[in-house]
Amino acid sequence: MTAQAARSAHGRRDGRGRAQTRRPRPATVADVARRAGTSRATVSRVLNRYPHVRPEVRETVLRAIDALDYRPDRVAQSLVRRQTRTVGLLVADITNPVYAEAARAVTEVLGSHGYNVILADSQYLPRLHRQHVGLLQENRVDGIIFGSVLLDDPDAERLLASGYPCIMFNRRLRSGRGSYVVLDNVDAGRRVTRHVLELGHRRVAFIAGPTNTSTAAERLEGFRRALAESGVPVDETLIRQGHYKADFARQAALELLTLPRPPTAIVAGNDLMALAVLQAAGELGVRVPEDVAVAGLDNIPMAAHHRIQLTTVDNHAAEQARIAAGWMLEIISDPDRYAAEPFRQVVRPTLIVRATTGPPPGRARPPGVSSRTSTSLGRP
Amino acid sequence: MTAQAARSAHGRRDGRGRAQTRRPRPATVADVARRAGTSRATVSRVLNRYPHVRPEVRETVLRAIDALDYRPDRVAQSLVRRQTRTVGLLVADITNPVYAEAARAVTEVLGSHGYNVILADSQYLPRLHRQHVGLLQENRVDGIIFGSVLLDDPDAERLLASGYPCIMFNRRLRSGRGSYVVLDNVDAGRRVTRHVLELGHRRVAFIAGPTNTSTAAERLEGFRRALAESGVPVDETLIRQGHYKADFARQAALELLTLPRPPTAIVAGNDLMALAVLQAAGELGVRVPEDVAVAGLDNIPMAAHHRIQLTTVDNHAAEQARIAAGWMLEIISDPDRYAAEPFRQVVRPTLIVRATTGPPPGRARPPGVSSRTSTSLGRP
DNA sequence: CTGAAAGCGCTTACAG
DNA sequence: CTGAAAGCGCTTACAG
Repeated sequence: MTAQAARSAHGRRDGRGRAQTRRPRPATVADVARRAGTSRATVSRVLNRYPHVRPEVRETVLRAIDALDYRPDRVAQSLVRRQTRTVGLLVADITNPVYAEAARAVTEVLGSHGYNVILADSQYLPRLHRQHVGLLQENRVDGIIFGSVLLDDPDAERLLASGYPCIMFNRRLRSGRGSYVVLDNVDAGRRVTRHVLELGHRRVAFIAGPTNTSTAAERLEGFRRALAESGVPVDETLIRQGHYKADFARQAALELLTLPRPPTAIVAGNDLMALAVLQAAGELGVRVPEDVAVAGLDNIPMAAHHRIQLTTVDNHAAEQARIAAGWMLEIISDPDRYAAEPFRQVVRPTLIVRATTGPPPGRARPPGVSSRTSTSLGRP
Repeated sequence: MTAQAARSAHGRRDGRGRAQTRRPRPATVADVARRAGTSRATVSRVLNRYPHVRPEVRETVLRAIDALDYRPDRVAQSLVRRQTRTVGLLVADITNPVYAEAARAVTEVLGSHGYNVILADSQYLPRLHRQHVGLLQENRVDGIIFGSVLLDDPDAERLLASGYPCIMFNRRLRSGRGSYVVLDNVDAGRRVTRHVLELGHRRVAFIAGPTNTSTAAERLEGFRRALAESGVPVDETLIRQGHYKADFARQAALELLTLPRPPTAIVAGNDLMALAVLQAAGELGVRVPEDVAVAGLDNIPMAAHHRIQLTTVDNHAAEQARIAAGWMLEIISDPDRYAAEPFRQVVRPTLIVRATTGPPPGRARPPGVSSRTSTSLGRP
């Protein structure tokens, strides 16, 4: 009778008198309390493992929960507890393996603690970025993990200033504010460039990401420093700054490789761009590394593939993301400690020399360096 | 004075008397109403663009909203409206470009309509899959988009039976129930296999994904049908069924290629596996396509790379995801129509012949087929 | 056109 | 150990 009443209370007909198939209303604490012959407060207590509940009562409630297939409404819980157990994850491009790996790590860490993660992909568009931050805030997420913070980012700065739990990974703010775990991108750019210089290259090009990101700015800075340290003058015509996009990198590489005096080495701002440089070289019939050396930055899984064997620098993206997620959990559980001092970590880059870099044309291969070329399919 | 009172009402000290830095409580409708000298109901009305609000009042409220930087609490709205404007997206592996592309498409479509998407990555683990479905349900998401439904999936079946808005893409249920947009996977497996048979191959291996997915089962079925149609007997030792994992595929390929009578062609259950087959061939010094032809299924972006040039079948993943997201929006706005008849669409696969497939060793290349090999870096 | 009141599904002091 | 009551931040009939 009770169940029937509940059902009919929710059955309706629309304007045209068509019967509506309402899906069953999920059970509430009230339903459970009624069935267990107790109060909603007590149901809530057993639900939340309060210490002092009489064993018999607990059992009855548990049985009722089971019978009704009751699942607490997290929306209602969020409202009263003032926490949603949801975290926002902001990325610039989920189709970039760097962010996909990071998303995997973040969802894994947070998921194992019962947290949801809302994925927001800004597609490198500041407009979307801003919109997503606003939406996440309205949703009262417990915190936001920025994988794609801009160098100058009013939204991130505002949140930070208001004490909203924020963690950045991969990129950071120009102001240096907030908690972040990032690669030492200057060092990363420096090391990969130095590697190429040590092979004997002197005309080295750099295809950089967008100016409004710390990664692009710092990696380019590392490139400049490496040249300066080796006393190699910077040829500005060999520096192309644009977007973290394959299209842009391919076009830039096509231009660089058809220059009257083309570079003998090209360093790309990230691996996706380096792959596009490889593509451009392939299209032009330019051999790698015989005619041009190519290096990337990130070490996405594909870089290790036998057909690619890209020289690059590992950014330890998954580790960064795991750290960021762990910090977020800490901050959420104790916001005060966090307010006092931000979390900061700079990850050391790891240079990974593979087959896309070698000495420049007409220069002896340094002793000890394998002569394996990228086009060889033979066993190393 | 009001602001001060509000602030002090929230200032606290913890047990040890340490001053706590509480972040400012966000403004509520009550705050706005007070400042605008009206009621919460009226504030709500201008917020939700109700028709009948006096222009002067509307203006005052708008100014108050602006002054207080008021943003409606979506949690509270969700509770009363009984919809969260959040959708769950279930994937098996966000690091697989197929799912990354799909996630991009889903977040784009839903985001542009003000919806959030909670990303849940099951990592091919039924345990996580089940856990995520439960969590999404507790969060009262307006619907769930399954990219990773299992062939036999009690959770999906339960949701479907209860009328919960669900859309599947990529994979579907064995029972055939529910709304889905999927590739014609049988045809996809059939076409890529037929392509290889037409090149003259007779010893063709298939490395399949897990048995509990419709994609793996159907693609393998397509493989069998193609062989049957060509009168080629199936050699079960050339069929390896396991996981959609590079490791598994690489190991299987290593075994297949070192068989006394190795296959002359290997079809992989997806592109990630095909890439691993290429890797294995490279490691063994087996040339592709001269010694063995390799083909995949999916057409991930990397398959088109100059260094890869993988023959494959396009699964139109982004399009599938866009369709799924669009349907979800429709269902949410009119659940009744949906209850009547599910949405269904089967996408035609597109065979994409690139450079990893060619005639078997010792057989003349059919006329008209380019002699370009995968190792050539020259212009096509 | 507008406000007072009830209610969404929970949790949490407050009494007892 | 347990229940009645208040309240989280909204929206929505219901009156006026």
